[in-house]
Amino acid sequence: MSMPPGTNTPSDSSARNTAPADRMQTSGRGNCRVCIFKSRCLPAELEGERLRAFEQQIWRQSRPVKAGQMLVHQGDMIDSIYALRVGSLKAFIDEPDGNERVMAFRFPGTIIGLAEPYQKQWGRSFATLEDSWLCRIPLSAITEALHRQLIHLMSVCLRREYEAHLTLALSSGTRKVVSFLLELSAIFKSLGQSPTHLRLPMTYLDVASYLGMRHESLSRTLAQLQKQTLLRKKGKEIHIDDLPGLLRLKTEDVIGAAPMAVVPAGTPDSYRGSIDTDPSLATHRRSK
Amino acid sequence: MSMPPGTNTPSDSSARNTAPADRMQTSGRGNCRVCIFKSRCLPAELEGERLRAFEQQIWRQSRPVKAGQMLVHQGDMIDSIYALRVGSLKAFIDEPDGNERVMAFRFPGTIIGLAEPYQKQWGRSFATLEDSWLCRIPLSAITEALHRQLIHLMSVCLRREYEAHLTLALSSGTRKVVSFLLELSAIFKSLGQSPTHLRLPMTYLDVASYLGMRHESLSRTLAQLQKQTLLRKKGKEIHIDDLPGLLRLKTEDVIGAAPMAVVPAGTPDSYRGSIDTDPSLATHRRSK
DNA sequence: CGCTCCCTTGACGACTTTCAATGATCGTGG
DNA sequence: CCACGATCATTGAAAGTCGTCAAGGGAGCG
Repeated sequence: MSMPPGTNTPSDSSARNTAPADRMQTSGRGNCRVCIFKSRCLPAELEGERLRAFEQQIWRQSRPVKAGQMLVHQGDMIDSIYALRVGSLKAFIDEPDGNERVMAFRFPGTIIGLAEPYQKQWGRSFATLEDSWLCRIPLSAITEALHRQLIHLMSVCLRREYEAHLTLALSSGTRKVVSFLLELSAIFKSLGQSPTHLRLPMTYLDVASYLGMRHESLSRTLAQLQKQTLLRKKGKEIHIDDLPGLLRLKTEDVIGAAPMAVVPAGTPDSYRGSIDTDPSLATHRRSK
Repeated sequence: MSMPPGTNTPSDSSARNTAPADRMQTSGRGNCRVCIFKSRCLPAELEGERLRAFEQQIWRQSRPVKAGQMLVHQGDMIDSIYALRVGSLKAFIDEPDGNERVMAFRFPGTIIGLAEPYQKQWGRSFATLEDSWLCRIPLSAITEALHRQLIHLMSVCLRREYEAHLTLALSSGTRKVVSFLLELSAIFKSLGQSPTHLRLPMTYLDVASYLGMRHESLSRTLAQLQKQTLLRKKGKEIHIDDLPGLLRLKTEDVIGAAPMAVVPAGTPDSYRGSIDTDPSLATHRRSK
């Protein structure tokens, strides 16, 4: 087993995030009907006989995966996608210099492979960060009845990527780190776990790679946040003491953004005359 | 009109990117059948009667939009998505401090709103960077027959976001800028335009916002690349002189990535015994 | 012709990376 | 059960990069 350090701290045991192995017991194997993530998964809208048929294709494909295992390799042919029920994953690619670049972290209730349907191969590698539990969903099981939900899940995934973009585009290292912590906090909260007591399943090197900074800087940043009594950390356990304070740190005086080339309204509008729909598109002007 | 400066440089007129207004003439209004982007658009797989029916819903919705117009506002209700045929857009959000953060640039042959289907409102604002031509596709026109193609387009869009993530996670400003230029170059090339003579439709402020850096730094970086004879620039016209050199700059000694917690293979594998699929998941080990 | 917005450049200061070394933790093997 | 080795985390000092503030120049539009 590879449990994180400090798991036995006596205080605050009620709201603590439970260990993967514990959480795993509560989820039936491939039984979508009783899965707490059904609404976030492909069969969300299935019922009755159709649900039963789907389950039948899936139920033997649900299984545990130990920490540190490769789920798929970048470049592998795709024959299925995955639903993460317990544990966590990292997505990463191998860069030309032989190093890795971590591109995403995934937590329970997430579908793995949303960028892949109708593509030929996996664009990124996935590896477990801790003992996990995954359902394999063969592409053949994704019938047209599931397309609507698949589209929904993909749009949610896209939006999450946009959030990540915002985090990465933040100027200072401090803000990137804070934004990351807040994101984690929100994820844990949505999973019914404590939003203030974070147990990071990934290493600081992973986080630093994800945020585009050096792990030394990450470590220093966290140390400074601790000195400011915004949080307390002990290894990979981070307790957020001042969540509003962190939010303030992230949003306060963010660096510049972009006005744009201005085309004043009221210009002789030769193009527009030819069509009569949507007569009022606002002109985009700089905010201040 | 808001044409960029320096458009009349005498040299190299053959491979030059033509002006939006010129390109616009060649594309019929809402006529998917003859649209050069049909294969990248929703009706890609439609033919015969179905294609005719789709066109009938679309053809009055195709129209020009002048530069500097807001296409949709963040928070607007969604009733349609758009296909960009000519011109360019920027996607951006308003940040708490009143500034903008540019999150993406879009070029012809792209669908706008792929993060939005089955969401209620637009997550980002879109504005034209130059005179453009757009087809409005009402959500009601997206029947189940189009779902497969929609999923494909979304997966492509997701992958492009991952590319952007890689660009943003690059350590140095130089590499971010170079990566951005190479991305632009590839886009122009895929549109049949010169991959070395780039005419940026967006301002440097937009680019800097997108890359998470200050526009002064961007300007300085470009000036330095010019001094190294990798490119020549004149305002927003950038001519790439040494494309391999830029590629080298981007990939060479990229900063660190992440090894991870190692769980050696050959550990007593209590979990695995219970299931017999996929017996060989590789263990993830650090690269060097 | 003057305004506004955009682009450029310089100098300074703050922040990050880099290089180096030490601690801490975990799994392994004795 | 303890000690060792590998990986990860932390901290310091020096060097480099980038953001900040400030000022000037240029292009387009009214």
